[in-house]
Amino acid sequence: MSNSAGSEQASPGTPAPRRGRPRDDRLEQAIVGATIALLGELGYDELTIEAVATRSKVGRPTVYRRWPTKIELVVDAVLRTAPSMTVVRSNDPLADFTGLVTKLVAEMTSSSIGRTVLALTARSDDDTLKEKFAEHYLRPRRNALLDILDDAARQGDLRGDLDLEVLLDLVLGAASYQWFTNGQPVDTASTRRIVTTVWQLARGPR
Amino acid sequence: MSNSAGSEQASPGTPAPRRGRPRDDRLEQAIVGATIALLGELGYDELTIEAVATRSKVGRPTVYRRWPTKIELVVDAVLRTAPSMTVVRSNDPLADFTGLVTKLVAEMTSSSIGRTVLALTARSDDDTLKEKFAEHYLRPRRNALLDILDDAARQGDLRGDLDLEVLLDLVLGAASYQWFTNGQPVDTASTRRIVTTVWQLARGPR
Amino acid sequence: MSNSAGSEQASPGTPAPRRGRPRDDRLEQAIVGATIALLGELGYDELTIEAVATRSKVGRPTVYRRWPTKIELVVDAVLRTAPSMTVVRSNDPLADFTGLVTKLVAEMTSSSIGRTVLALTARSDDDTLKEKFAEHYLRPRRNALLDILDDAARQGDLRGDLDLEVLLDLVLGAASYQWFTNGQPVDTASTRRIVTTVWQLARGPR
Amino acid sequence: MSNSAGSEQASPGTPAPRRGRPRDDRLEQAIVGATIALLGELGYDELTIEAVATRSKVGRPTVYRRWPTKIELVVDAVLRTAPSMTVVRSNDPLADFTGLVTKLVAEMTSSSIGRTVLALTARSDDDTLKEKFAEHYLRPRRNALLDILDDAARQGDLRGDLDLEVLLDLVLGAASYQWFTNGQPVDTASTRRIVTTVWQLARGPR
DNA sequence: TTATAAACGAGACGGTACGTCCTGTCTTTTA
DNA sequence: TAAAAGACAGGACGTACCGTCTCGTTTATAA
Repeated sequence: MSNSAGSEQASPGTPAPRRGRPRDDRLEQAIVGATIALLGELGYDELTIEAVATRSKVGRPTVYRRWPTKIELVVDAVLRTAPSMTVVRSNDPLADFTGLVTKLVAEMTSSSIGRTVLALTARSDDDTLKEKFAEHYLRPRRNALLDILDDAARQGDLRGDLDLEVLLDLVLGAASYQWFTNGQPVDTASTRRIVTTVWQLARGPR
Repeated sequence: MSNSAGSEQASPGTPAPRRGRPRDDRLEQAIVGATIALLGELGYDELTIEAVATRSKVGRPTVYRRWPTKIELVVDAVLRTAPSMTVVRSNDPLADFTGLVTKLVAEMTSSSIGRTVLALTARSDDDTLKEKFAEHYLRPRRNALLDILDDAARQGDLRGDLDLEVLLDLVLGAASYQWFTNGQPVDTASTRRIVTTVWQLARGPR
Repeated sequence: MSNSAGSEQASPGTPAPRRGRPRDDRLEQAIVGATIALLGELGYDELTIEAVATRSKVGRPTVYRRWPTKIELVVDAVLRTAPSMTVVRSNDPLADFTGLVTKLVAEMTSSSIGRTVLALTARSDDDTLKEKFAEHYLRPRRNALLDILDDAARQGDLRGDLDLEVLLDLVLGAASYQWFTNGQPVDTASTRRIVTTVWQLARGPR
Repeated sequence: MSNSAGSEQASPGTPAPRRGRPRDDRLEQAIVGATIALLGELGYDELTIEAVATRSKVGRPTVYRRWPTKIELVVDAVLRTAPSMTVVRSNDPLADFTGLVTKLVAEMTSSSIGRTVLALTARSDDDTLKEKFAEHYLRPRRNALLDILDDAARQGDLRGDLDLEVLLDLVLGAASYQWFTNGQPVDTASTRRIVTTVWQLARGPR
């Protein structure tokens, strides 16, 4: 799902005939763990690579060997730590949608994940990094939600004339906009209110 | 509109009989100008007060004397530089709304303003600063948009049972979500797509 | 006797109308003191600027602000610390000469001074630094010794046909040669043996 | 002539019944060659073992396996590279002496050898290393010169009351002192002047 | 022949120091 | 009394080597 090092590539079939002393995977984990912990304690701005190295009991060059910049380290750490997405489907699209949105919005606005997205957005350069994050985090979640909306439309729970992509943006946007605007994690009640409002507007003939 | 310094007060009537050498207003302008320029060139993270002082040909303490922190300097600079909001109204609320939203979204997601909002949001502390920004930037714009929606509702262009605040959140949220999801300024077409969809959902009987 | 900083010049008459906060002379002394102490404890090779800064309770940039390189710091420290040269003359040139040579050779081969000379010599570049050391340390001492030899020659204690410069080279050279050949400080006995031999060769008619 | 490695012992009779892959002698040569080359290019201080390994296309541990420290590597390299000493004798001791001194002084003050002597002297510890260098380099040369002086004294070319050791120190010392003082290799003319002066002073009755 | 054992390249590792940059505060002289 | 200039302690930056340590591989002798 994520090959660690910046420049290396997976080449899945090959059993990696690398030369030299192999990197110690436990260090990787320790660094990522320390990064996540410090992100939570200090936030992105205050996080320093020095502190990460100290916390994970690793030499500073050992961090730089794997991640050349702070943002790459943080993105990687967040991606590895993000809870895996498990979608449970019933035959009630509204319930499914509400449940998944609630979970994802909470995840996004409470943990370090949201902070990381902001830090990423704030960077003008680094489009590849943004793409990496989108590919491994945003898109899979978005697609899962779109699938649900798609089913709902097919079942007639939603009007047929809607741009579902935009509809999804409305929901996710409203939630993140609240977070964004008042700085607090968006709780279940707020999310539910948003979803309900949108669903009510977009309700189909059935 | 904004009395810059931390401890100073305006005392508008008094012609300021203060002792000692008076502050040079041109320095203030130079600093603000340099800040805006460097924000554009480097982004918030890479911006340093040192660079601002150098660029504006001012000693570093002269900057600190007026703005104690980077974020306060940046917020102030952005507020002073933000284009003033001119609302032109016709008797077609949809057109008015679309036009103003498009303008504001573009302004927000392309210039240094957006960067500053992100930097502000990324900070957990500093609520007073967020409030300052909200008061001087966000709320006026939001209110202008709400006025338009209000008129539309009164004219019957919108369903009568809507929470207009939430409706506005949907639009602005979707736009900002697109922005910080793919990292690009939100163009006119995207904005129009969002507004159209919402309008379609909220369309009144007329 | 020596104005510290690399690029500054004394301009003795002017009372230095420099702007900005002046450098704190006590820091200069502390740094020099720490340098001398560490030179004695560790030797030139093991000496680090970091340790100097720590020992003298000063930030590292404060050291670099004054001395851009280790060798310049060390040379300056040694020059400031070198015992001032006090020449006592009697009317027995041989005794005077022996006494002064013994003192200087001991000083040179036992303390940190010698180490510094070696470090300097070992550098192929930095001729200006060598010249600085020669001007402020070597030449004054050499001239004092030449004065004594000159008197001796005038009094007839030395043969009249001698190149006194070469004669002095012989003495100083032999001493330093012993020093860096067997690595030990040259003791009084050895120095006396050298001086005696040379004097015996160069003895005048009287 | 020199068993390189730190912990190994010669045990000359035994043909080394070691198991495992034997060390590759060509690597030793490559390392020594790279060391000498880099000594010339960079000087002792700037020389790094890393650079030696890279230049000689060898892994760093391969260097450390043979020489535990930089100074030992350098001393060994210099000793192996020093031109072998060939003494040609005539029945003119002055000419023989002048010739040999000139050769040795040039060798000492122009190549990396002098630098190494200085680096060695600069170290307070490592007496065994100093002794090793003295035994394999300095003493043989010194003895050869002493032999010549001895013959000269016996033939009456030198005064009989002289301490020949000191006399030799005078010559070698004066030469190295010049090198030491102005940082340039001592050329033939300078050496000749020194020898001539000393010889003139020490000339015997014949 | 087949172990066994050391040498070898490559490179990871914890560390230390480098020299630079920036922070936010302070101390001067100048206006 | 503020401005300007710049010193200051402190701390993080990203890099270079240090000397040690695993690896996988090669190359010799010993069983």
